[in-house]
Amino acid sequence: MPCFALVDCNNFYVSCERVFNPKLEGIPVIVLSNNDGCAVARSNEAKKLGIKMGTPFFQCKDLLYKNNGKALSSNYALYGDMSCRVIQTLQQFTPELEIYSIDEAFLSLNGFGNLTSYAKKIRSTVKQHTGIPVSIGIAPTKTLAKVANKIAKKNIAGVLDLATENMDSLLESVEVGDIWGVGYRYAAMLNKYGITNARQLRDCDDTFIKKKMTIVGLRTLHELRGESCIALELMPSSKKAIGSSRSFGKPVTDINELLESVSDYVSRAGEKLRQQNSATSAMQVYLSTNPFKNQPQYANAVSCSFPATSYTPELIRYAQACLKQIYRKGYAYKKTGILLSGFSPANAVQLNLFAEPSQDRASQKAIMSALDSINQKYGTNTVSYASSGISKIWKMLQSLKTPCFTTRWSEIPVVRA
DNA sequence: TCTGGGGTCCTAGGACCC
DNA sequence: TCTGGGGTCCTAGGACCC
Repeated sequence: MPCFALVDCNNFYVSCERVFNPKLEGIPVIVLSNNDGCAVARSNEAKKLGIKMGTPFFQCKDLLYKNNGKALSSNYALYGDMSCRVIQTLQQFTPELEIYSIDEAFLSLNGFGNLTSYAKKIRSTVKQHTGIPVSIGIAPTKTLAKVANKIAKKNIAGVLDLATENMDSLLESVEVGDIWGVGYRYAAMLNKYGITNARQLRDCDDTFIKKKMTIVGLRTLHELRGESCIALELMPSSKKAIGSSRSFGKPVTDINELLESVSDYVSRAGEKLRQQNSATSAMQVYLSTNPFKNQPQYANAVSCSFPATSYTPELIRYAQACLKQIYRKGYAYKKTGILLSGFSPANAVQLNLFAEPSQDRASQKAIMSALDSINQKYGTNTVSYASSGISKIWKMLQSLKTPCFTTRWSEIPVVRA
């Protein structure tokens, strides 16, 4: 029987911040989404106050501050780097590991001895090497490992091997909506049929579940029964779409500022595109007003396709042309975004019969790789496109951000002894 | 005043082909 | 008045994940 362990960092973003600022220990802490909009990570103390995932900051600010809590802007450079350190530590414990998200990894523990004590060792080593607390759930399928992890989070040891438990009563204690793969819509549907906990779902009729939840739901069902259907993915697969979008710090009406924003997003996406050695042949551009505001609303999207390329200036031209198609004067816009798709390997790009002689692919490639390596070495936007603007008044707000402790020389913490 | 961003997969239905 | 059957491809929309 296969054996999976799910290692999940506790309150990951908050824990990263605490590593570099011990004053954050023991008090309610939340980390905010872009624009300091919503709470996307909460310390246990903040959870206890009743602050839910995704709560808008303006709604929980008073409660948080009244309880001596602290809010921080998100610092993705820090979290990304800390995530790498956790993964590096985990790799010492098994050769088979899947990086599932920024704060989670599935490990294969096939053939290992006493799993509970091994997991405890993993846990204490990660804490020692990185300062990050993790919880570990162990089970014969990924879905059950997720369940085990959820329960492990609640006990002191932070580790749970499902094989040591009474499955029926344990699954009965898990709400159906807490199962991996069951979102709030499916949970509501299942509840309507009287299915409220994981044991009831496990014992459902296959045909019924397939009809209501497609073969994806059926897979979940089988996994709950202990039949492994979702394999470990050891190699990260390349992306099939790359998007970039942002909400603005304040409403934008001027088309020139919107053009700057899409140009900026396209150049970010272009970097990611080249990183995975792909070329793109399709793009979608969208924009919208603020749906939370009582004001005239407008949202639209348009797609275009073109000969495969990974040359940012070309992508910027397409993006700006698309935006001009859907822009309407007189609205206060809150957000724009772009999405690249239709990928092919960059080294197998079809030559364009109608290309202008000036489009010299080799020199375009050289320019892009020079630009990418400068920005990688000296930081994002060291060199950027004129069309992305300089003022960037549409830029997002991040007033509570901590330093990039581990990724910028100038922001490294100083220890005075 | 103030409400995130980046992905994946599946299915139904329409267009199109022979 | 009567109007096939089988297949593929693409897209939009809906579900999910972190």
